[in-house]
Amino acid sequence: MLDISPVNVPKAADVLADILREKILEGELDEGADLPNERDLGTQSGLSRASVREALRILEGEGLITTRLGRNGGSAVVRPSSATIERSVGIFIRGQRIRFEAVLEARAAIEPPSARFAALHRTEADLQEIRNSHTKLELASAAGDVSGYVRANLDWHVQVVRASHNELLIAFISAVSQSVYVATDLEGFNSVDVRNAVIRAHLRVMEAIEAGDGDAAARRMGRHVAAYISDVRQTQQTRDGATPKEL
Amino acid sequence: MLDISPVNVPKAADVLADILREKILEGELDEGADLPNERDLGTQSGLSRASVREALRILEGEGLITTRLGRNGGSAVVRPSSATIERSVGIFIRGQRIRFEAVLEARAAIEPPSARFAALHRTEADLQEIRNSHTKLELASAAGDVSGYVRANLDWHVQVVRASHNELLIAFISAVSQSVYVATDLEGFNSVDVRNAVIRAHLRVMEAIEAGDGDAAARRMGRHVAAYISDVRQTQQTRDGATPKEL
DNA sequence: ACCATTTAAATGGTCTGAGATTAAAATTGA
DNA sequence: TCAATTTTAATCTCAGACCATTTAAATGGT
Repeated sequence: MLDISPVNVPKAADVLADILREKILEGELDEGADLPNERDLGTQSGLSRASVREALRILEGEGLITTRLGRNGGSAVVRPSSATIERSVGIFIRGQRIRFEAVLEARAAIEPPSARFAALHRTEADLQEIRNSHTKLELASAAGDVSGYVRANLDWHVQVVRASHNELLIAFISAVSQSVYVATDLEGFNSVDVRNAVIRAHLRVMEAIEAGDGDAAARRMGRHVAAYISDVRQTQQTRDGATPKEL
Repeated sequence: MLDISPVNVPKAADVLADILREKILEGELDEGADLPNERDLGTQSGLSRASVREALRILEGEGLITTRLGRNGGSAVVRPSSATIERSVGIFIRGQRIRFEAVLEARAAIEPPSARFAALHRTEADLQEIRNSHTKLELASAAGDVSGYVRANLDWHVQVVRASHNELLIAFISAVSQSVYVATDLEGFNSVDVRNAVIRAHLRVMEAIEAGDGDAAARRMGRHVAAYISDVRQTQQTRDGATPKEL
């Protein structure tokens, strides 16, 4: 008796989406190129407009096309940005109920090596961006604007990773920061003492990056994020006992 | 004259998708819960079936639901897995034409701290998985099966990160490994000498993880991945000069 | 009562055709 | 020349029908 494994029945929209995705990623359709309109795609592919629309919607969800309304509208190819990664990571964190500490751990893992790359690859413009973020952070801290301080703090970390010029690390840290922000804005571990310690740590990291000293940048960033995690841990324990923190 | 900034006109499917997504992530609909069928969702929301289907398709793309055909079919809530992250990272790498070296850099950044966490958190089962992967790698290498060796090699690295029990790092390394595989399977830097060096390095890392020595695990893994990158770099230079390698 | 077979119902998948809405382009008028 | 108006090309949304697939229920034979 011939036995056959469950046959996969791909849906029309998936097939069309696969074809178009491959054409885009292959480079046959490069950035800015207009796709045919929905009706033409329908007649060309032999599918109904509804199926064509579903296929386009899939690609739009993957960040590969954008669709504009009105005359001269239609779908055009765009380069997928880190926004897609940020979205999927955010959904993953919330959907899997990832422990907040695991998010901090991931950040702590990525940032020191990123700081090393930053020290090795940073340009003058990168340094300027990092300094700008740090200035905003100092001003917000001095003004007692905790929310602004938290935002500037995260932005500083992202800017440091940006200076690494590694697009994947930038995407990862951006994705993770998003979640760190929503969880730390209202926490109590942003006292004046903590804020001043953060400022001093940032200055030391910036010195190393400016000097192009990768080892020092990684080491100092490592100590900084480790201190941050232990602050969070302490605050959580003193505040709400053993309650596990989820996002 | 009152002037108004361009008003955002959300599409019907997006609105419905937002509502359902929030219900899912909020926990109001937890895993396994069945959504109403498409017709009911249509009447409840006042939208057409086409719009409902687009909304469901969005959520399916985000990995939040699965949809089954036939009687007792319909859409059910699932926990978003790392597969969604892997897909978006893969698209990002191909679409942005990320340099292969940047992918290796990201891996090199993530693995040493992951090895540290692995040493601190690994269970007996984790160790067994890691050893299994290593055995497969040794067998494939001895048999001269380069493709199998490359696969087992990547698997070993993923298993080490799994032992860290940090879901985000696991997702990141899985996503990156995917791309490393397609690029290294046919490369020439898998000579017998390189393979034997890899085996020795793996053994040292495993010792540290087994002993629960986080510092040693991170340090040894760091040296291992650094050596790997420099192997790749050399092979590329000797083979095709300064040609930039893209995925 | 039990098992195999057939039938029917529920559900997603697809198609067709028609407006409604939007935004750019063509036209018109001063 | 330029501003207001009209036309037009495209997506968005809807309604309704039919098809395909899966499973539950009904049927019938033993």
